[in-house]
Amino acid sequence: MIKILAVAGPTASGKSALALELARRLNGEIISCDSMQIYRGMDIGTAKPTAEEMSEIPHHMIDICEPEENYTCADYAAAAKPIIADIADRGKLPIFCGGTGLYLDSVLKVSDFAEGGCRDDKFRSECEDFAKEFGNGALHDKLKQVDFESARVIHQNNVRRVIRALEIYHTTGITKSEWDRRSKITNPVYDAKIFALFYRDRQILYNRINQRVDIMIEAGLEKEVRTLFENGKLPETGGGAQAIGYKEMLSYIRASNIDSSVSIDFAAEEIKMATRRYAKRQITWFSRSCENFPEKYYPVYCDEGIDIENLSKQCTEWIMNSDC
RNA sequence: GGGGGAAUUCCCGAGCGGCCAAAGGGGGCAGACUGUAAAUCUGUUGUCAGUGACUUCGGUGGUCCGAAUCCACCUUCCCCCA
Repeated sequence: MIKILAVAGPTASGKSALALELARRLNGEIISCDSMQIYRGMDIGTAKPTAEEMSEIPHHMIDICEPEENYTCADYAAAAKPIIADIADRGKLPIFCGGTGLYLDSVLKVSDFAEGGCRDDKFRSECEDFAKEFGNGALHDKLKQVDFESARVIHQNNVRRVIRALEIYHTTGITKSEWDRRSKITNPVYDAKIFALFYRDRQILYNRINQRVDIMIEAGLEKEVRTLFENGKLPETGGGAQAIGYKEMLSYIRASNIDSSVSIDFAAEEIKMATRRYAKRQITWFSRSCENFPEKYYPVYCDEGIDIENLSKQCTEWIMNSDC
């Protein structure tokens, strides 16, 4: 089995630095596992690694598409798997680094997205119209009829998910719940070890987030967003437009074009707030992973100090201890 | 100096005699998550004990069976006239 290491955790927890150091010590290459670093031109706000860092250690899955593209977790998994194989073939250790839990799981826990039902925009907008006209409950009832199991799990107000479940059935004739069962990996291809970064004191993480946002703004986030916007690279919805820091900055730019008295400080606060909330969602996600898969996930509490020596020793032993 | 208006739970903001621990929104906290995921959605948010009890609506004192809601005075803020 191919061994892969991963460094996960909330934004601003220090994943990149840890992954980089582990890559140096363990002869690894980094595969970014971040839903926004894939977009070209979105550098400051997504906290991409520096050019120096990337030239020292190869990084993958960064700058692979344009912000107006709708990249999905299926695309991600499809692209990342060959990269894993390639790195391993060259005798190096693939190290995932990033906070997009769904993307990581897509690689680790899902066997096959390919036939899971492609998107059908026409069908989606029909569903949207239906929900608008007859209510979320009515659309949800439709799902109940074809896929009771999914309907039970998906809240009726989560229209996007209700539609996706309907879409899967519509395009494949197989229910989402059935599809989930089939695509769940039963015999894993990878031997994964994941370090999940946490902070015992939430406030410390939040302070790091706040500081980082200030740094991004000093580094020229406004200009970056402005440039993307003026070049028509920031769509109204989807793709890179969903990124925290970009949507807030964009509405600041729009507002300041009309009223020059609006302050960028307000935008900064909005970005900090959105980032904190995002971090909380990530914490929830990775905490659950740690609970459910204690044999794979190893929580690392950063505010207690990270013992790099120890972590890399642990990894070396794990790599040596080949079980195939 | 004179006239008018406002003070509500972390914030904004409804409420204008009982159905009010007090709508709604924001924020906070917790959770869900397999093709938009930095997205989307859910729950919860005075205190204490698992029916319920207790303390809240600027302050004090009244009216009333009963007040955040009415009256008086006080404090602060806003507006108008001087």
